[in-house]
Amino acid sequence: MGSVTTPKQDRSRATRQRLLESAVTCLAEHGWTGSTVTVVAEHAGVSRGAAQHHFPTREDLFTAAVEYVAEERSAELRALDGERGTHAAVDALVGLYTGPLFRAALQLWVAASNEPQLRPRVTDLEARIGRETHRMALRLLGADETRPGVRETVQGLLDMARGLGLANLLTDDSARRARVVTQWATILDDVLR
Amino acid sequence: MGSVTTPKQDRSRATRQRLLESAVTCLAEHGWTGSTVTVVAEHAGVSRGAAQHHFPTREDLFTAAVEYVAEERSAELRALDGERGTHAAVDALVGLYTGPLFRAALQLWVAASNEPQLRPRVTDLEARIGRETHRMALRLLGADETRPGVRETVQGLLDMARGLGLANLLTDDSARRARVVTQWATILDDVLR
DNA sequence: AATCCAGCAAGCACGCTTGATTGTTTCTTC
DNA sequence: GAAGAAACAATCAAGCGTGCTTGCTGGATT
Repeated sequence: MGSVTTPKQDRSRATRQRLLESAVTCLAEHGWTGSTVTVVAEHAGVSRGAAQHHFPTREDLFTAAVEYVAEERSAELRALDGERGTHAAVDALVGLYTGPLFRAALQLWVAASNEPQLRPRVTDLEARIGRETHRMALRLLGADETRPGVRETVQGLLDMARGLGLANLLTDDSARRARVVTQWATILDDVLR
Repeated sequence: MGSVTTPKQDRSRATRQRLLESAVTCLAEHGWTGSTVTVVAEHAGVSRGAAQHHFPTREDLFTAAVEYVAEERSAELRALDGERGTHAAVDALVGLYTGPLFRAALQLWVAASNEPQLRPRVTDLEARIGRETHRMALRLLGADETRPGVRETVQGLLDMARGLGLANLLTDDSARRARVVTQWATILDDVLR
């Protein structure tokens, strides 16, 4: 009975989890329209019917995936806590915008700009993550938001990080990014203090 | 013979031009996969067969559209020449990353990250435009690139502009953008001088 | 004036994706 | 141990986009 583990439930949750992870991966690799339910299911190692069992329609699957991406990004953000030093902070923040999670999020933004039903969900979650990121940035940088200009400076930094992530979409931009990060870390050191 | 105007040729060129403009508009409004040849042709006011006559395949149409976007962006960039003052310069540069042309370019970047045949064309043209933009930024800001750090500072500014443009994709970000621009303009005024 | 050919419109066939239906296995519960 | 439900697999029909083919119009060539 239910006293011990319920393997059926476990397996079900596992496949559901695998499907969501697969959706994120496929989003980053094949884009929005390239991430067909067949592709996602095959990548997850489950049949299409199984995917359809958990998420009756494609929209159901990807609305869940959008929330999943948001949670993962939030977790990745919280994992940054503890970084000290301006350069390390900037590097860590910029690092948020490279990697598969940001790639998936980027695909979702662009898709949401065209798909009306996707737009509100993405904008809401993005606004929430944006606020979280801003708070964490202030914390890592040890910045005092009450001082005039600090808020806009940090926002600009995060916008720069987004832009660097975007530049990294098509070509490996690591080398240039590192130089920009060190330069702006020193600039911020002067501005914020 | 061809001594005077050849109206047939003119009409042909006009249709071709309209198709390219329509492709860019549809790209910005409906995205890559949403910009079907039927949609582009209808938006241009020509039949699908006409579009297919000028561009036998969809790939032909959009490879031409990619170059067209690059040319338009280059023209928009050159039109900035003459802006003086750091704030005006930053504002103008950031302005490059808002508006339909950047939206279209953004859709192309994301599409190119998934479509292998599109990627090299987009990356090549983007690299060229990137260099042009950097040169123009140095010029508008009156920056001396030989000084250490100036190159990375300006690159970071342009990355921020890209990030602001990306943030403007889903929601109207004008108000926040204006504040960030003024703040970063003052920062650059300090750093570059 | 007669012929030719580029520009253009309409229709058809193919492949792909989605959503729905039906059948099969596996676990729970009495 | 058997009945029932849940998870999963396999197949089918409908819609859409692409590419190709056919047929027509209006300038260009001789």
